[in-house]
Amino acid sequence: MPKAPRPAIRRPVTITDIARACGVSKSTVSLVLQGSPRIRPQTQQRVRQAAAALGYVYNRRAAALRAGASNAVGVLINDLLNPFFMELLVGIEQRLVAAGYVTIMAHTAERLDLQEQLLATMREHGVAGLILSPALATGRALIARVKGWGIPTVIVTRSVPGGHTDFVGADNPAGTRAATAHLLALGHRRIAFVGGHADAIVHKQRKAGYALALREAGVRPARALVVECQPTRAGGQDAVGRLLALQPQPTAAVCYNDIVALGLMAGAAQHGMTIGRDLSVIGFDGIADAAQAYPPLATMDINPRQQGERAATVLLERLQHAGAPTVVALTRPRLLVRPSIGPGPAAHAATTAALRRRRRGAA
Amino acid sequence: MPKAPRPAIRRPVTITDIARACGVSKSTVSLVLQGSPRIRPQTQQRVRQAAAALGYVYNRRAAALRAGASNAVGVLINDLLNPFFMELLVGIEQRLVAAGYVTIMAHTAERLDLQEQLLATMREHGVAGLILSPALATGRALIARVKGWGIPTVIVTRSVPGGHTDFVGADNPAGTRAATAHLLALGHRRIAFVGGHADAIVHKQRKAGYALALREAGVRPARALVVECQPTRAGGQDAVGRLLALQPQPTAAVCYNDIVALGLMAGAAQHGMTIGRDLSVIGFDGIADAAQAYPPLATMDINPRQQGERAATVLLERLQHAGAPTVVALTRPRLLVRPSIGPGPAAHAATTAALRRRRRGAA
DNA sequence: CTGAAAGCGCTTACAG
DNA sequence: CTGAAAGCGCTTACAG
Repeated sequence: MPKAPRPAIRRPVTITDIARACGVSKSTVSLVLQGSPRIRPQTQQRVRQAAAALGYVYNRRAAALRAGASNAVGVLINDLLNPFFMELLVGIEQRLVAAGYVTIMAHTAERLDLQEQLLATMREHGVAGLILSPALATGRALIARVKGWGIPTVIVTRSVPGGHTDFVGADNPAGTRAATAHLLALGHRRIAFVGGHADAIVHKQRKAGYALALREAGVRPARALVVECQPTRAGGQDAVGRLLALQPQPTAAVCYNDIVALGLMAGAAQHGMTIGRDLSVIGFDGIADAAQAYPPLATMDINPRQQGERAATVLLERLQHAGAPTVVALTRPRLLVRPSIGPGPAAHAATTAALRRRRRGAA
Repeated sequence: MPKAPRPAIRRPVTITDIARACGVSKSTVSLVLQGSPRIRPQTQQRVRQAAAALGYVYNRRAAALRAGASNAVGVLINDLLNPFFMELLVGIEQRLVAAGYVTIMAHTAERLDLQEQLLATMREHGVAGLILSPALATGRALIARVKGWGIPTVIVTRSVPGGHTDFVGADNPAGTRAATAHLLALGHRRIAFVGGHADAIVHKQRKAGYALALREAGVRPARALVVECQPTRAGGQDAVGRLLALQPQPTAAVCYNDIVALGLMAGAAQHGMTIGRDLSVIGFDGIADAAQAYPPLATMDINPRQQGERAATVLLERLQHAGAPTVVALTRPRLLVRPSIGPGPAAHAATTAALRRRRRGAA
């Protein structure tokens, strides 16, 4: 049986084809496709039917070129392999899709040169806006340059001092302050701070909150108790050795983030320690893995996914109102108490004393 | 001091502006920007200088529209919150960027309707190609439709039966077969298979390899030893109860993937079990977290990141050679022996017997 | 080695 | 309510 003849090269169907098929003008077709109420319902229906029948595909590139408006948003992430950023990205993407946008995603892997190149590419692609989780050591100069491009930009996670841009992040000092205060209330006194690059702003902020809480409790922050490491599980695991070498050993650790805390827990377990008893560990971020660890990891939850959604929302609003005042949205960390933390030595003493008093009273 | 007057609305600089500034034609400018060797070096330099001086930005949308070629690739992922897919995505994106492409990323979250919608959007955006990690229950009809669009597509991870498309994935049956054989060699006989949706193809493949290894060893696969659960950490944790309810209890578990295995380990630990002694656990995927767990998780490594790179490479080659034969690239899983697995009861017996023999010989 | 012209597929005032 | 025309910024044969 002979096959139906097919055109050798498939020329894509355009609005011109639809116009011809319906006996209307291109303008009319375009207006129908845009859902303009100016076109008579009857005509609308005819156009839609023809479009469907011809297998028409709207060409956004052409529309964007002509209208000067894009519906692509560039999203640059500095460390996708950290679940925090993954959850953040999921939140961003979901919100953007819901608003009819598309996500051009790129991973900078903390490399400034790559970040620079990727930003330039995004610009050439004419993205409507940018969501940038800056690579380490990103300076205000870069942010100023991007702003100069006239592309609305929301910075996430790491603020850039002097950036003067919409920012979505967390109140880091408040978070570690609350975490540390909680451990102090549990009776811990030798509390370590573990993880992160000393030059990273988030590290500075989180360390500052930790130190503040100690001072507020009249505990002198000891230099030796601050242990730097890569902000990864491997980093946390490596830090255990240095932590255990301290004399006297810390009884609790406030971690830079959840993955460092999870690595620390694994490393401590390897050394035969029981987390929550021999060492209390608290993380920061509230990634999903924290709840599923053994023991479940206490953390300062900043809801990464919701932050992603918020970042996208702020950008979408900025796309509507270019002139609106700069937004700085800081999530207030929420303490999630889980079994990775337990009472400290001072609490043991206090509990013992209380028990003694109670017994005496009963006697 | 009066500020220099600035134009109210910044009209973007175009090749026409450059042409005017240099006294050449648009064509010449375009050719220079494309790096054509046809233009005199002198002219090239003049054009480049003018472009830089005017702050020209190449408009890829316009170029793509005219040339009919895009340098955007659509990437659809079914489950970004699983680190496997995250590492896969990182590999894909890195390779695409290196080749001068940009990644339009979207998360389908296993939703067929959303996947459908996202594919249509990618099409409207005129992506040059697609990398699709299909949502559950994606049928060959969808794949056929996408192929009909004329967009080169590489399927990853989950093969679609009858899809007849380039595919990059793993040899799943071989992986679980090797994992199970290893546990059998260690002396385990009651070996469970844990996790995944029974209707997912990858689950079927991995379960088949497990069952095959058992039969090859003359061990009858018991229905009760196959425990389904969500393919997440929480799923693995939930499965522990059902596993421990079995009589007699299994001494080892082959898991659907690494996150299920990690959840299972956490759950078992919660029940007071020591992984690698009371229960041997082996995962599948080779995600980074597996190495950092406590105890470190043995797994069948399929190098998710490398698979991402490979998927991108296959797509890039397809973009060059549309007519080349279909590629099916299956990664052979590599056994990573780690402390989450230990000897089984049969091995204990065997070791004891061997020791006895040796002693007798020595006597 | 370079220029004039046509056109990619769409949108948008402007008429009527 | 609809059409004719101009144009978004680029590329690409085709001349010369």
